[in-house]
Amino acid sequence: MKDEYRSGCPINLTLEILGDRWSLIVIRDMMFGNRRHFRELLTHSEERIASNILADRLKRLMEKGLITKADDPSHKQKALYSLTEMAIGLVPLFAHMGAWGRRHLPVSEELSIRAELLEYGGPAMWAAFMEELRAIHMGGPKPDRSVFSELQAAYEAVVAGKKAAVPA
Amino acid sequence: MKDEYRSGCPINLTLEILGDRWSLIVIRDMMFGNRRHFRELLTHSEERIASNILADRLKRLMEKGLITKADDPSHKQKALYSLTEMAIGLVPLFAHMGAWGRRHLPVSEELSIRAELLEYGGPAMWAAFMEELRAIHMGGPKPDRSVFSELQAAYEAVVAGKKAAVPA
DNA sequence: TTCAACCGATTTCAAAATGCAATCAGATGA
DNA sequence: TCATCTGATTGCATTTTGAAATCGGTTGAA
Repeated sequence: MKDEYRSGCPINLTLEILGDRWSLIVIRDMMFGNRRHFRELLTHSEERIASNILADRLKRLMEKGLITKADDPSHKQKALYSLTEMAIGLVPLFAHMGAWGRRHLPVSEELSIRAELLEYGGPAMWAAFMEELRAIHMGGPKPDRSVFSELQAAYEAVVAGKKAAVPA
Repeated sequence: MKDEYRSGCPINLTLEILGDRWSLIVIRDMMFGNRRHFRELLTHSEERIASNILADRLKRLMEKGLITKADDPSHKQKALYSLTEMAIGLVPLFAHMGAWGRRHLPVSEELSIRAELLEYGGPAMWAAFMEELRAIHMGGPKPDRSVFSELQAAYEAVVAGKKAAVPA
């Protein structure tokens, strides 16, 4: 648990915490897939993370303050993982990563519809989504708009093979 | 040189290309430090990249289409590395990474002044910087505004211990 | 009460990535 | 001639990652 950094550059510090192949995948699934338990994160992801890597990343992300862990009252062994404000602050970053990936890499249609909506929705949509995430993960006030539902509906519409009617 | 990806998710694809501790450091130094040669990238960075890692990343980034390599006419052994449109498209991502790092991590004052300016400058400033990068790296038309100079001047002002007067 | 299924991990071991130091051959310039 | 600089490469130790099996406790249905 060394707390020495290579430099005080904001880009470098961000990379030292998030610069690997799995950390942002875990946060992505918690954020956009609403997966809150170990098993959900382990089995419901396309990329097939190994259980030891998942356990390690959850621990690291907790140490760095991006997520918290709590007992799930419904099951004595279940742990409920939640995003902190620090992780919720990554929404714009995810939006830009998605936009860049969509523009330059061989994305699939189903898995990029969310990125497309987030890109066109812009900062207003990101802010609404962040408010919603605060409600879900931090007990904040429940907002009127559910960006999560919009994204989910669009995804399911594409999977069903229909043209998704983008909500106004 | 396998071209198989874990999934078609834009976030995942972006991570598979940029998700390590060094790739974005190299691009950052080319972009914000205007370092174009192997030696410059090797020695002028705070984070002290190893020469074999640098060689490997330059090769990888070329294969993925983020940078190009050309002979430097001034020296038969010198190679000149340039950013492509793909890498220049990362400017907004760097801006958000810098903003997030500045907010949540122990950044140093000198090394975060650029991130601060980029954050307050917003999309207009990012676009101007991208135009300038196209001029420098891709032979595009030279723009009137030099964001690079603004960032560099602000950095040097902080290093000199003065309060930087943020250009209007 | 039994028991299979599920819970969040941990263990083991092989493979790959990383880090460091030394080194390389060709080009340059004094 | 020769020290210096160029973009790398090599060898080797350490660290990280990945896959599969396993762990002890919990749950809910038979």
